[in-house]
Amino acid sequence: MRLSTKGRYGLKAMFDLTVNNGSEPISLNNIAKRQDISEHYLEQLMAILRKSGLVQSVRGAYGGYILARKPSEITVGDILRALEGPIGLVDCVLEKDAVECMKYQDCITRIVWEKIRDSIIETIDSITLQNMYDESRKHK
Amino acid sequence: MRLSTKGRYGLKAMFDLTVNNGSEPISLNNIAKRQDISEHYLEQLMAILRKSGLVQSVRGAYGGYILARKPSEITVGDILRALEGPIGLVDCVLEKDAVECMKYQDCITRIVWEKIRDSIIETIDSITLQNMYDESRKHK
DNA sequence: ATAAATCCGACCAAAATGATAGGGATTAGG
DNA sequence: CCTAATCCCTATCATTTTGGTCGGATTTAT
Repeated sequence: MRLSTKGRYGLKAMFDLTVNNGSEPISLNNIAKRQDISEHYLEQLMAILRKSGLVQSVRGAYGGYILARKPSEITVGDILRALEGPIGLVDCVLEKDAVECMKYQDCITRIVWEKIRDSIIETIDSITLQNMYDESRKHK
Repeated sequence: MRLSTKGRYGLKAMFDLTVNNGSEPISLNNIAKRQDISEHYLEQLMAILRKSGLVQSVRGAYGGYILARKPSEITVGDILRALEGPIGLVDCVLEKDAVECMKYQDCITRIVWEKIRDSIIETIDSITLQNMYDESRKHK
């Protein structure tokens, strides 16, 4: 029941963009170094985040990435859905594109997976990048 | 963010033992057929559940498995922990044996993983096999 | 023009997953 | 005692996923 590094690195990178949020775009190289992630691998994750509309890229010299929306309008759920796909612990109980199995109707274990999924969703959709930023200021 | 089949099959098998709970032990073969799981593979999962003290085995002809405790005293959390290991989405935020990373102290994303983990734990520890059984009766 | 960046597609090694195989040990019933 | 049923154990393995790496094309500030 582990997240892949996509979700882990992705949240780190998005939080990095939040902390260093300004007029200038932030380069991959900078994020990768600060967060200790392989630059080339992070590149692939940023491509996904860009296609999902969570970041915008600026090409060319002195380019980089910036958040596509205000930190208060991007949730942890947005990021995890983009990188990890629909939320859920089993394929027959996802938010979307769930693969119904044969015994779908009578399956009691399904109800358990639904409850777990819903508790995860409630949590990740209630935390924004802004919330995380505020939290980090408190800790200083 | 998917569970392996260990957890999925394991819960199915444990629920099967609950429904067919009686004086007689239930054979692997029966569980496997009813739940549509490879018998040999299920055998490995039952070995784990047995070593975790969740089921008892009866060897020899007409042997099989029975729940080690009352269904009301076995939670979904017990089963998932046995089969999937300590609960948590990332290695640095597990219930136990967490692997602290270098930047552990300042890591803000960690707080997010903790909240998700705790919401999962709260859910899985609040559902017993008896709860599931009661639910299944209602659906009939 | 040049250097700093993103963009893109292909490839790849290691680990995890979901089994399968084969035999040994135990026990109920005839 | 014999046999069939059943759990127990270790080893092996094919496939998929993961977590990258590589090399070059494209874009743009200076």
